[in-house]
Amino acid sequence: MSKSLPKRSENYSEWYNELVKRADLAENSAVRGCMVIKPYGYSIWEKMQRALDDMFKETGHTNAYFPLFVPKSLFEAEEKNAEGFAKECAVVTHYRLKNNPDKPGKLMVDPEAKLEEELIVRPTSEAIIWSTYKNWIQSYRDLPLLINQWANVVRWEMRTRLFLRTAEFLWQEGHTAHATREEAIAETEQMLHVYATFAEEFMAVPVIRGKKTANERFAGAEDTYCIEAMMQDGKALQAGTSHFLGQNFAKAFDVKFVSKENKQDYVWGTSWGVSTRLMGALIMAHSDDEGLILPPKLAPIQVVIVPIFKGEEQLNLISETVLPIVAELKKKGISVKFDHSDKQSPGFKFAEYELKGVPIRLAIGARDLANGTVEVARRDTKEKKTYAISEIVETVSNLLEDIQTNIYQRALNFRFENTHQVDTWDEFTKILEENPGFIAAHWDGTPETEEKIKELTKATIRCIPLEAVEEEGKCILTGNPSSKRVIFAKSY
RNA sequence: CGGGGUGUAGCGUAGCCCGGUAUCGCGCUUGGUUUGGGACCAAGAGGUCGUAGGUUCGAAUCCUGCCACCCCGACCA
Repeated sequence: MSKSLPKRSENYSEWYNELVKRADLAENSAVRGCMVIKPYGYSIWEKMQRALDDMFKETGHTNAYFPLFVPKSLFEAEEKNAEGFAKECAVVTHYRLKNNPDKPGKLMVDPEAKLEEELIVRPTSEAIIWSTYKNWIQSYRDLPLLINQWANVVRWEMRTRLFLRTAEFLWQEGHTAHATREEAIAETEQMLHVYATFAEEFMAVPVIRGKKTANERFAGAEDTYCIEAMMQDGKALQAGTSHFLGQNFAKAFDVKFVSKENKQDYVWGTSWGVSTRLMGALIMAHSDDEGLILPPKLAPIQVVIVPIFKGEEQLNLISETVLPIVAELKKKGISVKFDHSDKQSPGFKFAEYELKGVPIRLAIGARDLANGTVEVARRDTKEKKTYAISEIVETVSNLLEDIQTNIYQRALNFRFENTHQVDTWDEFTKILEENPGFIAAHWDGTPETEEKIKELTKATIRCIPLEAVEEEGKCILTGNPSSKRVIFAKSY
């Protein structure tokens, strides 16, 4: 195993794959397309879960859990949704194995144990959940119903990549039911903003809030909202989606309520989700050729302290100084690791914690003890400075905030520099080849044109930004009139 | 699912064309010296060469099937 990572500039996807493995985030498993999320990677995911879950609770949602399996008859009830996912469903057909008479010691599927009705392994849970909601909702008093679940889902993908696209992935899916169209739309938008806030404030990843075109819409939704982030190779990554389901699922599963006026109507639905794909976004948005760069708010270890010592005596002296610092930092809610192991050299530890994206590293040795100082290195800029021990706690806690805002700002600048307004087809294709990134351009609003552009350039419409300004323009391909710019990009 | 490629120790590899059971580096173990940017020396452990069959006195090497993974296309959060 070579010491350094592949360079981003030479092979971006190889850099990503290697980084995920070398930083101990995840690895491939014995199951095709499914990953093992390793402890370090999982603790980042747990931090994401915690922050998101708090935000969901804050906005009135509660958690519940629905089954992994969906009977085929339920799954197919909402036709568009079923059709959209049909090609990537895992299906359970049998419930028993038996000894194989031809191959001693081997098992085979027992043909006697065929299920009467096949079970679909959920690719998403609308079907099972709405079939349950039917029993839970009778009156306007039962609404709104605001539920979230943390779960795994399975989508049988042809080509998979750690975190970005795996056959099984972890996510949360919110499923809500409302009395009015307006309220459901408001919920859809609210949750989109929750996602955007999470991405920007916790992940330090700036996102564009927008709506999907008909082509890219969730199967079974009336409208799909999304947040789109730019990765360091200029490609777009859809980081979260929020769907306004209209009355589609209510009608498919016959979920009606009686209003105050004693009238029957179908309820209005939403669903929204983010997945372990966020891990991919986090990695690709900030990290460099030395390894991960984690935002302090999601870093499992925010500060690592590396003592530089010869022999136990020196270590003891250093520990006398370090342990009170550790205690004070912990009191401030900062997660600290004092790595006093003598199994690795300091240089090894430096490289290792850089690879793992620990935001701040403190180094302290005999020289520092004599001077009453500590060396502070920040991961995002690689800057090293020496501070007095007395001011270290204050310095570290300010620095964590600095790093959080700095990497956000850096990602925002990067997106700004790689977003182009384009008005001609020539420019459009030229930029896609030379300067991959986001392109804000006019589009005539038809699926045919979008499809054609995709064919010609591989770029798709990532979203119609919510904050798009009304502006007269001509479609980049057809020259037909358009009222606002949409975001084109190649995407993950 | 189409086109191309690769499977040799935990990881990365040499050997394959031209058959004689395996090379090197990292990692691992033990001992010693080290420790301000991935330490050094010495001694060790570890391999059904992806898998099943075939050719042969003999197969990592040649032939056939299968499996897995990677890259490029079609599909997708």
